[in-house]
Parts: sequence; C-alpha cells; structure tokens
Amino acid sequence: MSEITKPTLDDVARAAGVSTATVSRCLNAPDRVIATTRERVMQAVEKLGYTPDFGGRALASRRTNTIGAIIPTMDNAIFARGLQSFQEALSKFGKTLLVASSGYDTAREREQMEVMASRGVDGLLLIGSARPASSVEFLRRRGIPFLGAWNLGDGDGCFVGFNNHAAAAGLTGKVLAQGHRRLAMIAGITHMNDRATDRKEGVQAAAELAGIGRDQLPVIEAAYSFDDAARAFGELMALSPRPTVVMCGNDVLAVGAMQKARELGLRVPEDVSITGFDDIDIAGVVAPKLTTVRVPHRRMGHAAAEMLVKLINKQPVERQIEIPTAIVERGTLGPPPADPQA
Amino acid sequence: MSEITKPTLDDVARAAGVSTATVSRCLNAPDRVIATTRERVMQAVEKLGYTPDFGGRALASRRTNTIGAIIPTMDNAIFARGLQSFQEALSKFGKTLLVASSGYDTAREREQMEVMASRGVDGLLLIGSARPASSVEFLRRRGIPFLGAWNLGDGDGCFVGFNNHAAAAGLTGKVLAQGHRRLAMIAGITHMNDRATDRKEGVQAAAELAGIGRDQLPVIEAAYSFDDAARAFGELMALSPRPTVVMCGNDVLAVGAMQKARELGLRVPEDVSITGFDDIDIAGVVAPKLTTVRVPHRRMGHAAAEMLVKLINKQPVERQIEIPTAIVERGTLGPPPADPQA
DNA sequence: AAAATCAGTGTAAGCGCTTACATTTGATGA
DNA sequence: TCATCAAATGTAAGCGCTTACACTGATTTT
Repeated sequence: MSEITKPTLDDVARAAGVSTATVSRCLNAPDRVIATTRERVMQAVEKLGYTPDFGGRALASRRTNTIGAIIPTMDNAIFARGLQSFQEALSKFGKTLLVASSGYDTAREREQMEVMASRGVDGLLLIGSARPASSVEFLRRRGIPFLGAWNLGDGDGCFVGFNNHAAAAGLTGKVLAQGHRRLAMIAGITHMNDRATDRKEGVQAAAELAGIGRDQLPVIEAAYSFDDAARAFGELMALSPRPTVVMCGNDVLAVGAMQKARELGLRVPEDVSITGFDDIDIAGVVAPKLTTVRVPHRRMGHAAAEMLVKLINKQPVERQIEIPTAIVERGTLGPPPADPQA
Repeated sequence: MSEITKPTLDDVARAAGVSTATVSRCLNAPDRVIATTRERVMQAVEKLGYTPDFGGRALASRRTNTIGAIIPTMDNAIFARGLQSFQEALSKFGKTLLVASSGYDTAREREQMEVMASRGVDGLLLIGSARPASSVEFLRRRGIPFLGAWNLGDGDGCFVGFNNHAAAAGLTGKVLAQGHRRLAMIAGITHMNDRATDRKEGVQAAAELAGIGRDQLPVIEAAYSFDDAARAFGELMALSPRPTVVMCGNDVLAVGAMQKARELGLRVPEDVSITGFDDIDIAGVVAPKLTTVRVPHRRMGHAAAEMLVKLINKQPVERQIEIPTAIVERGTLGPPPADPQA
C-alpha cells in the first residue's frame, strides 16, 4: 500500500495537460493563471491527491515557512502558554512551529540554534536577551531573523516582552507603601537569565530609592521548584531581624514559600507577606490568593509571531514592543506585623 | 552581509580535495570513510562553516527527521509536560519536533494533519484515539506512521498511554471503600475525547459493580476551567440528596470544585469529598491537598518518542504500551459525613 | 600466481520543485 | 491590415543533496 508512489508536479501537469510551471503557479500565485486553466489543474490536484513535496519546495524556493522556537522548557507554564499562542498566530500566517528546549542552558541553546539553522527555519524565537555574543553572531551570519521574547533588551536586537525590571520595581513600591522596611527576596536563578536578573534588580532598585540598601535586602536564588523555594524561605525566616515580606521571582517560588510558611506556623500575610510574579493558575488557587504581577503571555505570543513574520518579510518593525503588565493585589501582601518579631 | 552565499557540499568537496559523495558520507556514515580523509573533510566543513541544506537533504534522502505532534493545547499542563519530554527524547534521536494544536477539535486536527503531511514529517504524535476514521485513513494513505498517546485504544493503531478507565475505576474503589454511596462526577467534555470518556465510564463502571446505577450517579460535564467546574459543583450540591463525594475528571476541575465548596461554606473532606485526576502541580498546593491519580507524563513522553522512532524505522513494536498510574491519597477524600445532610 | 574480494573513493543521475526567460496568443491602436 | 504589447503558458536550468554503480588498488583466498 505504501508502494504507491506519491504523485508529483509532473503527474499533475500531465493529468491537466499543462506544464509543471503552470501547476506550480496555480499553487503559489493563482492569479497568474487564467481561471479555466486553474480549474482544470485544481481538479487534477484533487483527483490525484497531490500535495507538494516539502523538500523539493524548500530546495527550489529557499524557504521553509518554518519558524523555530527555543525556550527553556515547556514544563514552565509561562512558556507553554506563550508558545501556544505564538503557534496559533503563526499558523494563521501559514507557518509551522519547530520547538526545541534549552533547559536554561546557553550552551544547549546554541546547539539548538544550529539544529534550527540546519533545519532551514525562516526565523527564530528566543527567550530574553542573555546569551553569549557568539550565539547572536551565529544567527546573524546565517542571516536568520530572530527575536527575543519575554523581556526587553538592549543592544540592537528585536524584542517583544515585558519590562520585568519596571514591573518588579512597581510591585516593590506597593510593598513599601504597606510599610514594609525589612524586605527579602527569593529570586530565580539569575545566571544567564535576564528575566530573573531584571526582576531581582527591579526590586533592589526600588528598595534603594526608599533608602534600603542592597546589604539590607537579603536575596536567595532558588531553582524553579516548590522545594527549593521552601528551603530558601526557611533560611530567610531564620534571619534576624526577620524580614516582614518575601518577594519571589515567580509564582512557583512564592507558592513554595507559602507552603513553608504554613509549615513554620507563620500566617500569611499577618506574620509575613509574600509576593509572586507571573500570575499563573496556581496564584489564584492557593489560600490566601497570591498577590502577584500579571503577565499577558498570550498577547505576547501573538505579538511575537507578528513581529517575526514582519522581520522575515523584511518589513519595517519597531525594535521593541513592550507588553504591559499589571499588579494583581490579592491576599498575600499586607502591612508588616505591628509588633516586629522578638 | 547576508550576500555571502552559504557554502555547499561542492565547496566543501573542493576545499578538501574530494568528491561530494565523500563529503556526504563523512556527514552521514562517517565509518565508511577512512580516518585521514574524514579529518580533512571535517576541517574543511569547520573552516567554511558548512551546514547541510535542509531542502536538498530532504529532497534527496526522502526523509526530514522531523516529527509532528498535534495536541489539543499546550495551555494544558499535562500536554505541555508530556510534549517537553517527548521533545527531549526526540532530540536524542536527532529528530526535531513540529508542533500544532487542535483545540480539542477533530476537524482542526485533521487540517493540522494535512499541514504536517505537507511538511513531510516522518511520523506523527496524536492524542488519544477519538477521531474520524477518515483522518486515520488519510495518514495511512500517506504512509505516515503515527501514534496515539495519553490513552490506550482499540483498533489496530499503536498507543502509548494510560488506562484511564481502569485508573478511574480504581480511584472509585477507594471512594467506595470510604463508605460513600452517593457519588457524583464532574467529567471533562467527553465529546470526541476518549480520555474524558474513559474516565467517566471508569467511574460509572466501578460504581455499577457496587450496585450504584448510572441513574444514581449524576454526571455534569465541564470545560477545562475553574469557573466551569465551580458552576457544575454548585449544581451538584443543590441536588437532593446531596452527593457525599464529587469525583472530577481532572485536577483543574477538582480545584474549581474545591473553590466553590469553600464559597458554599462546605468543608472538604468533612462535608464533601473531592477527587481529581492527573496530579499536576496545583494538586499539591491547594488546601487540603488533592487526592488524585498520578499520571507519569514525562515517562510517557519518552516512551512515545521511542515507539514512534521504531515505527519510523520499521522496527517491530508492541501495539500498546501502558504506562502505570498511581492513586495519590491526600487530603480531599474522607468518609462521608456521619449525619447525611438534612 | 591468478582470482576473488573488499575498502575507499569518484562519477553522475536524479529527488520534486521554482522561476527566469522564451514563446505563443489575442487584443489594441495606428 | 499590421506592428505592438500584455497576458498566459511553456521550456528548461538549476536548487544542494544522496546514493547506485563504477573504479582502483590492496589484501585474501585458492
């Protein structure tokens, strides 16, 4: 059954009594073929069940209509969500999505870039801006348009994302406004991660403006897991004087912290306040609900797709598109305890 | 800068002083070339920064080393997780992953199949088994090997997944063992969704064995959202007699139900028990923690990748690989209230 | 020592498609 | 009526790669 050879352009051309060029044109630029002929060709296509061969098409036209995305991991809901809408938008442009993951490792990201390049992707979606210059150089050399998403960036690349720094600073403003002075932070791993770095620095910058120096703002970095966050929270709570608020680099860390708080018999927010970042599902489900920063991943995914397609078509684009974030005030941020711990 | 034409096999061959065939062999079957020659060729490859052209390769070799996956949506953590490990495993086989989404719609799934086919995928990962015969027929015609994942199935297709029916029945056993007799269920939308269907029927079958007929087991179907589940839970709680346990088709529904329970002033599990399915992150984070069924998505992703690669290489495979599930007893399932509601 | 074998390499024929250019056709204007 | 031109279509040259087959020289077998 699989021995029936796939029909080719030639077969269709013969069946329709035209040349292969005409068939090709019917498929790629229908208006350059007169209606009657087109009709005939399309019938032949239908009848033979013809579909163009990808390899042949890619070889001859030098484009694949394929877009690559290299993200840290789909296990992280924020990337999964963004990628989903990116893919949806892409498919409206007739492009398909090739996915690879880097596991937050720039060396692996580079490897995947090479895979993508050899796959002939027309464009590439990357996360953030923190990567060796050589990786960027590699893409430029290859002439592959690319985009950093989920954050903004400096340099001359294109970005579609959030101002993580400003959002973190904004949230810190709310924290300070509640009267907190003893802040602490559980940040994501900042090494080669500009989102985590910006969030950390946003908090630090806002605190500094309020006269709270970096030496007075303990920061522990934790991997993207409940347990690691719980451990970090434990350490922070052992500090003296004890922080009255723990700002977390993302919601997963915040929830890990909340669990540890309960374990330690600490009430949130009466004894200690906790904030998150991302507003993933989980933030609305814990008790009390998490005060966090909403990050519109879907909107970003769409915007990224649009921008990348423009880039590929060599249409002009803005260098950066900033997607606004919003602080979601729920139940985990309150004023500091009246009687600062013994 | 982008005018520097990409080096081709020919360029490499010339630079290394060999024929294109030898270069090709160095890349694809290195052991068929003597070490000294290979060395020389590899140096030329390095020096020119050569990477094979995807189109040319695909055209000549009639394979793309690309695997497609059509999933309902990456927004759902269980698919995102499984896909992540599927992709990781694939990349070890030198294959890359093309992703498309169907939005739980079989017509859209079919469209995406055609996209994938025209993309020349070597194989295809599908979810479950519920789809029109014509879709399956399409793939067979095209000679594209495919696999249903996340569930087992009948017919002659290949599957890597869970026995959703048995797992749901098993959990129902636990529920009955607690003494519950008035069961209710919030199922996922079962239309064209074999996972949701099997889970529902698993519950029903187990209940029936215990003498609880379908007419005594109210089932409401709800979309994959907290709100829809909350609404359904509300309806169920308005029933008289009121169910003492509400079994949910997945964890998202269960959490939605729990939220509504709190809203209604109902304690879980003292006033009403709730169970989930999937054991996603959220299940360990709500209070009390959710009693659910653990489904090893990562393991399944890996197994699916392995099986699909075998299928592509025409190696023998088992028709079905069942990934075991496990009941996770946490805090939301208890005995029915001693004093059945007024 | 001749024959058979084999490893290493080269030659060249496509794979199925797009597209620049050539050709044909019919309409238009002088 | 005939040159002119545009629209529709055909011709054919690749795109960059893989691979069947041919060739060469060395090694083994008889």
